[in-house]
Amino acid sequence: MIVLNLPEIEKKWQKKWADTGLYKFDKNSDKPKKYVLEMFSYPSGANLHVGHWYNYGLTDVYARYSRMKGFNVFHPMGFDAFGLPAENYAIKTGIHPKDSTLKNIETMERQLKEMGASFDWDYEIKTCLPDYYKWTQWCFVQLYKRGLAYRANAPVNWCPKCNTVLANEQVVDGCCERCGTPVIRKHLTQWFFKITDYAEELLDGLDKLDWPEKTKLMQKNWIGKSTGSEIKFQVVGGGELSVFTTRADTLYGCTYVVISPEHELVDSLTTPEQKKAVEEYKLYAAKASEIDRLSTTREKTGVFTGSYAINPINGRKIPIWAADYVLASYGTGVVMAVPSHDERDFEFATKYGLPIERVVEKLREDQDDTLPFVEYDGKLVNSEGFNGLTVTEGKKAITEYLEKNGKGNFKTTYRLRDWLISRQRYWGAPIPIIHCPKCGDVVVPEEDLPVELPYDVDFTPDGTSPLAKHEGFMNCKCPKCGGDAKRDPDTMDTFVCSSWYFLRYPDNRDSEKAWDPEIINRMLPVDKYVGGAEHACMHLLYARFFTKAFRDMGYLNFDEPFTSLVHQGTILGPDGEKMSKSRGNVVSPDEYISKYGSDAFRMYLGFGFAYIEGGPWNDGGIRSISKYLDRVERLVDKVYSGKDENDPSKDSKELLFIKNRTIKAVDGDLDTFSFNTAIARLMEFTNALYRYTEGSYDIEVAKDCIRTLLLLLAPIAPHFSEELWERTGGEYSIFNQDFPKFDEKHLVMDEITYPLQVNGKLKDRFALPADYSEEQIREYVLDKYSDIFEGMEIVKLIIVPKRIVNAVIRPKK
RNA sequence: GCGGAUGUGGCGGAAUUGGCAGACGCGCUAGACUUAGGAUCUAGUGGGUAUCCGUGCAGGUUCAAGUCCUGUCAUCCGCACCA
Repeated sequence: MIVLNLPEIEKKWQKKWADTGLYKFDKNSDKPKKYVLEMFSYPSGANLHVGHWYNYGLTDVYARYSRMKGFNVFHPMGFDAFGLPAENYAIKTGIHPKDSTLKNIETMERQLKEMGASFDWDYEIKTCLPDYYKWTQWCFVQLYKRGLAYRANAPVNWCPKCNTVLANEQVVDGCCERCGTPVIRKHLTQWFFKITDYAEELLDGLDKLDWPEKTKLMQKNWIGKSTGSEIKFQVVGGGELSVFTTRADTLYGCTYVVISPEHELVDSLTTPEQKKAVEEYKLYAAKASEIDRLSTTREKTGVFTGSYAINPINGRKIPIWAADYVLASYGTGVVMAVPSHDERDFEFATKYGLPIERVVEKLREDQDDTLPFVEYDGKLVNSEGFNGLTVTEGKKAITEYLEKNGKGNFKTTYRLRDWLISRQRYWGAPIPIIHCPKCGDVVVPEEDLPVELPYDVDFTPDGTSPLAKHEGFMNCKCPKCGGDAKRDPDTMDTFVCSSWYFLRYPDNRDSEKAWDPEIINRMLPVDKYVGGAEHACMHLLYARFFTKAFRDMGYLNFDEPFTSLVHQGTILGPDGEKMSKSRGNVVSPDEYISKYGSDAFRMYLGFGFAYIEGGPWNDGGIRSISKYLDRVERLVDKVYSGKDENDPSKDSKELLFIKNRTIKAVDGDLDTFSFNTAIARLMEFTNALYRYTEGSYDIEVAKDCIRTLLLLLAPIAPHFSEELWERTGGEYSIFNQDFPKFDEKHLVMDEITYPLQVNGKLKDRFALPADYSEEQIREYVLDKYSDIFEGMEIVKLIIVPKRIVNAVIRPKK
């Protein structure tokens, strides 16, 4: 017997699949479409790692399964090719990001093909090429025209020694990862996308999505809707401060106001006497790293600005402090401090000797209302006409009172912030904006796109955006007035590239427009999106925002980009830690693939882990998969050898039951990415076939079961199944066959084995015809187990037909 | 600190959603075949000096709990004083 050599036959079938165009997407098919998409990958230098295989190999199982289930599957692949790593690599080695990236892409394309994944490469995209980023820039232009892109001051991480902007990832313990200098925050004028305009819809839309609940919860918390009140405080000596609060009921207890030290009004509020102290404090706050500043254990700090505000409810004069426990980016950047009913305010007031005055009392005796009393179960006191109201009533009444007097209103705020997209980097899509001394910010006309990224750029970090040093790039004419102007030297966040790539795939060669609405309205939304959970709040939210914004501009007609979402787990190193070069625990698939074949490798990934959990790598099981495939091959050859004795009278009932049960289970499991149980069921089916084919048996039945087994196995081990399918005389290709259907009539059991529990403990088992009624079961049990019930009182006899029998008994008195 | 998730044999993991815990596989033990075995096949395999105990731990609900509730511990992930 010749045992097939998987690595060899894999090459053969890959070639045949390519030659026959098996995975070419048929635009004109009348089957229902299914858009199956993995989050595209970043072309890093190394070979495909185990994580890629886990993501792409197993989603390919789903794509092939869907195809056999009768869908017209669209399964494209591309590369998220801009980004920091290529630029850092270039700084270190001098190899240009474009060269290294394109080379990496080539390697990955080859490896993905060797994986045997059913991508249609005709639809490939690479975000770093002008024919793609032209349209990324076009997206920017549309958002700009729609009023969804704006420029504002925003802080960046700045290393004073390297003179460069750092990504969060480059800040380690508050210091620059390269030189160890403490990082400070520096303000730059940067571009934002107004995602907050869509906060409400982004929140509402979650309900309709077939996404993991935890992901939806994370997005919900990230958007962070909060309903409360906006209250205006007059500043003594002129001006006004607006605060947001969820506790308007405590307004009488507000004894001071706190403003974020970065707030634009801080300077004007600071009196000459306090100027030095406030300036020092601002510096202190700017130096403190995010982590330090936001740590709970860190002592609250602040400084008096010298100014006072008027509490609008009682006309009281209260001091205005600046403190970094208030964030400029949330609410209005100003807080009304009620130390008696807020933990942070209490701590701060205690430290600085500010007044603490109770305005809420407990409602019930069992409550502990020591200050700070933050419970909502309370009633108002020391609040003049509002005394006696509950917290909820008080919020409403006080805000209504303020509203009547023009001093406040109800307000909803979101934790979600606008999306800062400017990056002071080279390797990204240039922002298509021209700064004209006369006309201001001018958007590049669409016919002038793309704004090409120049190749000959000095990207050593020296305090200036790399593009800013490139005269040829920077100098241009203003599209409005024709005068000398400068380009925006920044590039876009790579999340911009990945916020619309799924729209580009179906129409990736279009040179006239970003996408053809007619095509994408037909092809989108993505029916199954697969990728890591780490993108729950950023990428997945940005992509939803883009979809909604372009829908409102009339470029597409659906509300959500990804109908159904699956997160694959993470494969960790054998040590249980995240795989990383620095830890030295990276597992390369290459060796396993050349030894066992890509089918065995992907099948092991499916079998050895719960897909959405992932877990530490362990190669103990890969051999067993290889052995399993050998076992299937031996079975096929045995049944098709013509040497076994045919016995058409053999009882096939059990085998047919298992066959149909297996079809049903595998179908359901593949649909829900439960690859491990699907494979377990296939093994059981195989074991049953081995039992059946001992001695003589009905060869036709066995052959039929084997064809079913191969069809079920095909999505999981495509090359192997195609090879054996051919060996059984099956028509090319196995992937053009229908996924097997089960027949309910073989799943009907004549007999059920019941467990008998006595007082909840298993005592025995008995078999009864499946159609026995509860009453018949009762009679049978009382009769059969009369010895157990002898001298006992049967308190209850619980009978769940087709499930279980439980007798609750106790000794007779 | 807050939030989320997870916790089941020596190991990876199942468990029809409240109904026989440990499917399937690895590993291990014994045996068969064999010149040989990292091949193949067969049997066994949660623990326990066996009417018992077992899903991190302690309670609770229920005829019945891995599953629901309360508390608690551990690990991982996310977020960062959210007013």
